[in-house]
Amino acid sequence: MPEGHTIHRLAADYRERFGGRPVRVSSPQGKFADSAALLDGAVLARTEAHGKHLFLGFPGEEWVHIHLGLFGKVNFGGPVASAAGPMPPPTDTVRLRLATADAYVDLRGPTTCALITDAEKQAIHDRLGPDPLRADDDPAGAWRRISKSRTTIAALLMDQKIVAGVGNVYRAEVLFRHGIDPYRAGRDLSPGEWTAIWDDLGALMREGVRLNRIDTVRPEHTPEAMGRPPRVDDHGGEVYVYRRAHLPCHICGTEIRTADLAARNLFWCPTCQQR
DNA sequence: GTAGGATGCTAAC
DNA sequence: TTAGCCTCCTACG
Repeated sequence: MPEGHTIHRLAADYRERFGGRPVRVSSPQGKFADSAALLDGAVLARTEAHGKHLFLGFPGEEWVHIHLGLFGKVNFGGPVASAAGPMPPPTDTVRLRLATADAYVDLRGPTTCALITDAEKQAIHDRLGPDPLRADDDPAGAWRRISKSRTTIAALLMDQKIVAGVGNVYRAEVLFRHGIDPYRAGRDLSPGEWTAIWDDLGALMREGVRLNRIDTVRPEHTPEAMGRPPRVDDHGGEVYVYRRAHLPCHICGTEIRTADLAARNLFWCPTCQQR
């Protein structure tokens, strides 16, 4: 479930459970074993997220750079009472385990898990766009690029160089919430539309961090409010269009459409999203 | 049991 | 534009 909100939540969870303490570091699966040995016993000094990139900071300006990609998963365990027996053995797919005497966290299937320097970390920040979840990030740079681009807004929102942290769910949902046709060119958006999208992404993603899931349906459009039977989307939260192909739009009843765009599934309501 | 898909991204053509 | 990477879960026999 890795969009930006997941990563920011992970940064907070790693910090809360392991920050400021020495941790055992291992890589049962092996691909991170050499670096794990170097870090083993070090204090997890800080954690940080930018878009879909997670950074675990250790003394000496060293960082573990993690990117979950499509499949990556993090699983927190413990606290485990020592009397109750040993910590569960990591399975052979665990790329990185941090552990204290009574708690652990396992990382599986990431695209990236690498030990990097502060300069390398800075280079990653430099190639990422502003992140709606980073309080100091300025959307002006993103608007400069969007307002000049002939590329579709659907593609631009997924480009991490332009906006960091938006994935396929938030992309589909925020365009629906603002009634914007996903195929509209970036340069055909108004400054007001962009500001509204940016602000809404911030609000939606902060809520995503808090609930640890993506919920985008306004209270007045919930099944209860619309007088329809309650419904649970199979991916957790409540959404308007994501993965709802051929189902009726919650607002107008039109069949939700789907298409391939740059190798990703796009979903939208052709009636509600025309402007 | 097996195939296929998934909230991502990059390198190579 | 495509293949490839990494893992888990569901649907389908």
